[in-house]
Amino acid sequence: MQITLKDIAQQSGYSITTVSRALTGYSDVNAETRQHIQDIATALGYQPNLLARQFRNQRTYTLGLIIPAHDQTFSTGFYSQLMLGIGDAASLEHYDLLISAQAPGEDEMIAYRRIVAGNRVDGMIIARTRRNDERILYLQGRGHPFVVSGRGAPGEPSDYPYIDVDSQMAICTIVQHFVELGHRHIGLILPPEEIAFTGFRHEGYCEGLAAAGIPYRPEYVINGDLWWSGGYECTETLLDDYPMLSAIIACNDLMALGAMNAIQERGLQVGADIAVAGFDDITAAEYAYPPLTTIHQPIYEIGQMLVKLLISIISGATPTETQVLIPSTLMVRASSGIQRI
Amino acid sequence: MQITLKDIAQQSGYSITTVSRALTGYSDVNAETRQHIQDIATALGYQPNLLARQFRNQRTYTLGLIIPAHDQTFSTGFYSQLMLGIGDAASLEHYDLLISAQAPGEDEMIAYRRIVAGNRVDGMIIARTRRNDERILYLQGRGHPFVVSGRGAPGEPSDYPYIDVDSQMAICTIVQHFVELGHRHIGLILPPEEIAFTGFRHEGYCEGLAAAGIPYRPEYVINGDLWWSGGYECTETLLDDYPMLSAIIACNDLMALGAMNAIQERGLQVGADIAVAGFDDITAAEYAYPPLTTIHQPIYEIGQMLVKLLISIISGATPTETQVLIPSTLMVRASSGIQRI
DNA sequence: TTGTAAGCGTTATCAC
DNA sequence: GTGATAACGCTTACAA
Repeated sequence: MQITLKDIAQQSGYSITTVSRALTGYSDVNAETRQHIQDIATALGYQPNLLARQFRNQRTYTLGLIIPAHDQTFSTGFYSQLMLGIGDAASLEHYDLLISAQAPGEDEMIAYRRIVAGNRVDGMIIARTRRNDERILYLQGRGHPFVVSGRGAPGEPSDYPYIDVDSQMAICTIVQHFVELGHRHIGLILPPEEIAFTGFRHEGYCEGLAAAGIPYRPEYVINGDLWWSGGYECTETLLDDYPMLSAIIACNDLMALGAMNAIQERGLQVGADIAVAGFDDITAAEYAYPPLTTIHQPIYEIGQMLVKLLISIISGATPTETQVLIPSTLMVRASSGIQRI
Repeated sequence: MQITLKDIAQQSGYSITTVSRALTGYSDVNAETRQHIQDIATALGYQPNLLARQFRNQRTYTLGLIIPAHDQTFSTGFYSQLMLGIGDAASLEHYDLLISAQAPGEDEMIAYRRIVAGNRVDGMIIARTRRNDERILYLQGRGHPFVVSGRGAPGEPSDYPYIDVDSQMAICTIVQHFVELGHRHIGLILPPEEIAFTGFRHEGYCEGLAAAGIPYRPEYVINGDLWWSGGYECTETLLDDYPMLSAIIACNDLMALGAMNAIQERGLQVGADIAVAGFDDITAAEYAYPPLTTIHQPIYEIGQMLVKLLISIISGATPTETQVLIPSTLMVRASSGIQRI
């Protein structure tokens, strides 16, 4: 079934060595010999045994990505967009992707050790960084090539190659936008504190308020999980306790959609009564009713950049820019409502 | 850097063979010896070189999936849902995923040959079948384990393991639903003819009309690409030529969302003036305005089933059910409008 | 119970 | 320009 160099060697009368050299484009081989060997290889339908080749070369031309399993956010567009960018770029560079789905925790680290120390990939891509991220520490410790989508929490070193959006500035922009529309009481729904970007988004919120001279009220800020239900429940709590809130910023679109539902179930109108903004600009944001004001990140492009950066590191290059902050864009839609007063 | 069996052998004083046997749980090894060896292995942080192991065993514990690159439908939720189901199930069975993004065409087949004949995976998963699918022919020809999401077009053999939804019945159900609401002029937006399920959905449409005694009008049926713009443009064409249409069925949700926009841009109301239905039940369908009537398929579960089926085939089992048709559910939402007359 | 040795398919080193 | 040979790390007859 499997055609090997040996078969071609026998057929052609040359040695395995010469066959190998002829087929891999090595220079020191007679043109006719090469042609002859190549013809036989095509005739037999030779495909190199990549397992053998990778094993021999200790090079896999494969990038690894461990996605948080059961993480419903995967299905929301963020991960799929990122993966699409990663996949397309990897394909262009002739790399494959090795993907393992593992919920954060012990099994996740086992998967990292298995895949990394088991030599299954040339480099790893880490997404959705966490506070004090064990995965990053592990890869740094081993000196294994990796790049990161996101970065450490505020105050952490982040001394590794990453690409992130400036979410502090982004949230600050939303706050300014709401302030310009006349809002003074703005709620904030943050993700859990172990997510690395939570701190940046919190700071952006504070920064925006400060710039507008609005006092920061910690009771307007609440943590929930990054899923629709998180947004829904946090909004219930916020509106129960602080009915004076006229705007709510959620830290991703899914939470924002949950927030919109909670608002609508109270008989209030999103936009007119309470303005809502999200983060990510997933497909559903545009098609939601009302369409959701949100921060657009170029996720697909970030995926591409991650791959290029990682491959250049694997190839031993010293990329000049290894820590990139991407600007994001505020997409103003109907959930912002209109100018007040 | 890399710890091998050799290192443990030296440390422990045993041979490589014994070390190997001790660590892989082979029975014929002294309990104390095993303990001793295991202790040293943990101390050294031994991780088996999977490349070597896979090469030696010709077994990768990896499933392959080649996704149509640049296929924007990937980002709409269908593929990501499928992949999530596949990834979670694979992880439970201790399999990894090898993914390559390749646009349909020559490069795609090259990737199949490289990955399959290159021994990189134990089995392949094929999604979104096409008429006369070259990928399936290739895998059948090689006798390589694979499973398929979808199946051959009507009339094609489909003599391979697959899991598909009964989309003929599903579209028929939508037609009946619209007929019950009083519609007589129902447009249909089909995907390109090379997609295998196009025929089934077309037949379901005819079947539904026939059951209601409504004559089939081929001019009400149009093909467009499976993307938002496809739905938009087809709807423009249909409404320009046949203003008597009061309902439009699109063959996926994204096309349906495009159709809704085209309708709204004409100053018409979706639901009230023209009813719209889609297929897939992606997240955006529920959050669209108005929420979209569509066919819900259990995509995540299909992904899980595919993996279980494939692994049982790889393991040499003879699964009883290898050709599964999954029922789907009609989700009636506001885009259906209300009863007419 | 443990060790020796062969081999998976490929590439690199060194001769000729 | 070409060929023997060794080696990558692991598993598995077969021998002891």
